[in-house]
Amino acid sequence: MSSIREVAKRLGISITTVSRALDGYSDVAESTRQLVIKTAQEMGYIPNRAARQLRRQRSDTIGYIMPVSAPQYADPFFSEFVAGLGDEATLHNLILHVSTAAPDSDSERQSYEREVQDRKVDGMILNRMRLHDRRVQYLVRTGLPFVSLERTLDKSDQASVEVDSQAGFKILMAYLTAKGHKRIAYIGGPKELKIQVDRFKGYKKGLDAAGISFDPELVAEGDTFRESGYRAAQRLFALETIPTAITCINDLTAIGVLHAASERGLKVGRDLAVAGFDGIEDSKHTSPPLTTLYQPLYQIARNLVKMLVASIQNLPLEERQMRLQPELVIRESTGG
Amino acid sequence: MSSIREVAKRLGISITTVSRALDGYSDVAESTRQLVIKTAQEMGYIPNRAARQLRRQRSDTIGYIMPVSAPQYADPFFSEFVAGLGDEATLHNLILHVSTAAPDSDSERQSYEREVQDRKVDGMILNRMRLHDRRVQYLVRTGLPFVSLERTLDKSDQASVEVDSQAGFKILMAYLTAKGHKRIAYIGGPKELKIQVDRFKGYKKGLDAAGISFDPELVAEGDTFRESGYRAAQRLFALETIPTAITCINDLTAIGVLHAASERGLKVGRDLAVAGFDGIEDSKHTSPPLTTLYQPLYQIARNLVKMLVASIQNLPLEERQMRLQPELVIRESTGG
DNA sequence: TTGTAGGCGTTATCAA
DNA sequence: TTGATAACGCCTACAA
Repeated sequence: MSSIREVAKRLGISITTVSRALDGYSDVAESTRQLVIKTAQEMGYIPNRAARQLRRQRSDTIGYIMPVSAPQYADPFFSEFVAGLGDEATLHNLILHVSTAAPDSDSERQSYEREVQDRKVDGMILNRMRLHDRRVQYLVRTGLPFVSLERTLDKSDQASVEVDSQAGFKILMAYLTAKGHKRIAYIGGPKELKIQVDRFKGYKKGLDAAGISFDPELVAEGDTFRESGYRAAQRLFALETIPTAITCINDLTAIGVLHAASERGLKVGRDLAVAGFDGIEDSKHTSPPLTTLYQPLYQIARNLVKMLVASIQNLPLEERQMRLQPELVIRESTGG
Repeated sequence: MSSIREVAKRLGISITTVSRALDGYSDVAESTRQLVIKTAQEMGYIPNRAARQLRRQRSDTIGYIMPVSAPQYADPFFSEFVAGLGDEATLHNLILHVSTAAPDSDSERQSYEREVQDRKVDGMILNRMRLHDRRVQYLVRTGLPFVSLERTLDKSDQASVEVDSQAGFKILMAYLTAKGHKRIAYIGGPKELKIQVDRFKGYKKGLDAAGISFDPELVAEGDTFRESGYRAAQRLFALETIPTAITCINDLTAIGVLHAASERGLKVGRDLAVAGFDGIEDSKHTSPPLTTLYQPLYQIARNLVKMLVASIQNLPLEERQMRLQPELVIRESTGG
């Protein structure tokens, strides 16, 4: 409520001094600074955001556009991610601006343009990267700072976090083949999705490592949502010899598979093994609970914000490309 | 990028005229207005948010604090709700500021104070109301506009949307009793939660209507999350005579129940009926799919924002207390 | 119907 | 070490 002017008046000093004392400039007497800080606190002074933004030509806002084709599809993956972004942003006194747009659509392009226009945001956070990603190309052109979960093939040098999907999937495959599975299916996502490429590669390498030959019949393409997992599983169940295990690009897809399996009277964990990727909360309480590759999404999101803040302030980062290993969580859906 | 000044200069007229032409004032010549609008568009002029906020003393921001005890618990309910808030906010050129805080905690109180301080937001959206709600009391005191999903017992007159939980539950109970169920359990949430009170009332009235006497043994208190549904179901299964049907305060709780049932070897839909409330996406793909009372959360959220906008601008609302009926969606978890 | 000018609360430049 | 002052971009009395 109270402005810097009132704080200055109360102390009988100039607003300049108050401003500089509060911002930690070195050219203000320590005694003055202490007094200013104390008084400002007492008076409940909080700098006016708009005034500061106007003067500094910064928005103190970061943007995240959820890549979902319909808002109803805002799934648990995104809520955990957004929660992490929001909490870390608050810590840095930044506003998080969230909106949604369908992946790789014109409206997505427009959404990004709108954020960049007039510097509505100081930086952006991306995830669900595509191999060749128009968002990256656009942001690189505009010069707006951004960070991403997963990297793309585009020429860019943003800070990023990458979960080693490929290695994760290989571990999962090793686990399944060790249990004697030979007919292992894979339900993926859109081909251009970075995680699809990596996880599929991990799947194939896992087959190789176990000396199992690749069978295209056992691969299905979904869209990372429950419904597509359900449909893909139905197709797999229509094969002459159905697979003994189904691995999925993510947990939501796996949830759809569980549904299809139960409908068909297959007891998952005994007749069929099912595994996902992400380790969202849901995976703990499916019937049966889901084996999955866990990635600490909330923490990842917080890290991305930290990286973005450094990037905006042009500070060096000790780790510009952060790499994490997902953790195999074994539950009953693969026989425990 | 370009400011109002440049637009004015280009046209050789004053800033004032440009400003007023763009804001739709009546005292500007129609020909001038057209010219201004066209030029502004050509030049890609977008009013500077910070400057406008500073001048108008508004933040053009609305706030929503998710009432979750840990960010990981940000569940599908909230993501659909937030998606609706975000999309409608964008339509009104408002920023949606999202954060999280544990229900009824000191940190929640502080979060609200922080939003209100210095008018960081022009209004707030609340949901998951408690019967006596400190958030409501606080906001009423400060005079900040707000709207809520569900009303409380506090003296307040905010615009609100209310889904008739009680009527919904009665319909569900009528459906279950008609199917011959007599031992029907109820797993609720914290006692002070408005939806708990309403849904529990609906449960009891439903028993009454069917001439079934209330049995406290069949009632359990959870916390609206999967885990608590799982635990409560385990307790119910330990009874001498287990219930033939379990109704739940929400879908997440019901998902926990499904998990417990499958663990115990109960075939839901045949040995046991289970029903939830909300109709989140998940409910379509549980095993088996869940009977639930559907409420159009995305639309509700959009309506709340519309109401808040009207409230902020002091415009009258044709319907200040909007009432909706949830829709019974019958799926296999109650035998189809 | 249009223009002049003051000020919203900060920060930054420059002088003292 | 401190202070006066000029912006930042917009809106709005008030004057013309």
